[in-house]
Amino acid sequence: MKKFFKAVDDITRREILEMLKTKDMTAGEISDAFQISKPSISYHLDLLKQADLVISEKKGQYVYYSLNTSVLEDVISWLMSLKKAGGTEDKQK
Amino acid sequence: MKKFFKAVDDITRREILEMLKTKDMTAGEISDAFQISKPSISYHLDLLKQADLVISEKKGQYVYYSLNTSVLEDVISWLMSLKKAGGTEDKQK
DNA sequence: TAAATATTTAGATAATTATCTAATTATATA
DNA sequence: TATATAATTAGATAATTATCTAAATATTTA
Repeated sequence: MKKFFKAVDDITRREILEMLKTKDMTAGEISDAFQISKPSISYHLDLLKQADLVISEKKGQYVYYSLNTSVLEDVISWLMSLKKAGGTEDKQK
Repeated sequence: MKKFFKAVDDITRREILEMLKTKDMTAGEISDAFQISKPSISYHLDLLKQADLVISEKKGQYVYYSLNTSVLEDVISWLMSLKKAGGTEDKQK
């Protein structure tokens, strides 16, 4: 989960995940949605891949990225386990 | 959620959350569980507080920290929305 | 009230990260 | 086959982060 938390601790990467919710996209299409350079987007995609949050598939000269949700199970479980813990739910101040 | 993701993107802070699952603890007790200096733990506790993941309450000279799980709702919802998206669940390679 | 204990704040620093431009690799097309 | 297009890799850099020691603040106790 180490890599997951790193991957999602960045607004650009979270936005990429949001975009991939809708449809699979090429690196170029993803890049076009941001003001950031292509190499930077490539770097972000690599971190998402390392975290197993996306899958890449090369088709000709294009590389298609798609969401991989299997890793989310563990994270959700961890968060639920935190939620269930203790009786201190919803304390204020 | 920005602050949440930052807060949990650190092994020390995730371990602090784990510890607080069991019971409320003072800053000193938390600090004793790590090899890290007290000021560093204080810094981590502050980030957790900024993310609303913990609550602190001063009792005499001690400061007790406890888990606050209310923020987890939003995060879990976001992860579920990713999970439900697309039909690309569990792709390999 | 002076000393001890608990915690945080301040200031400095090494490591990590997100970004850029330039160069490289791979594929498609004229 | 030469050129254009898509994407990544390499190398550099500014910003951010986690850590430290020293100092400050707050509280308790002798």
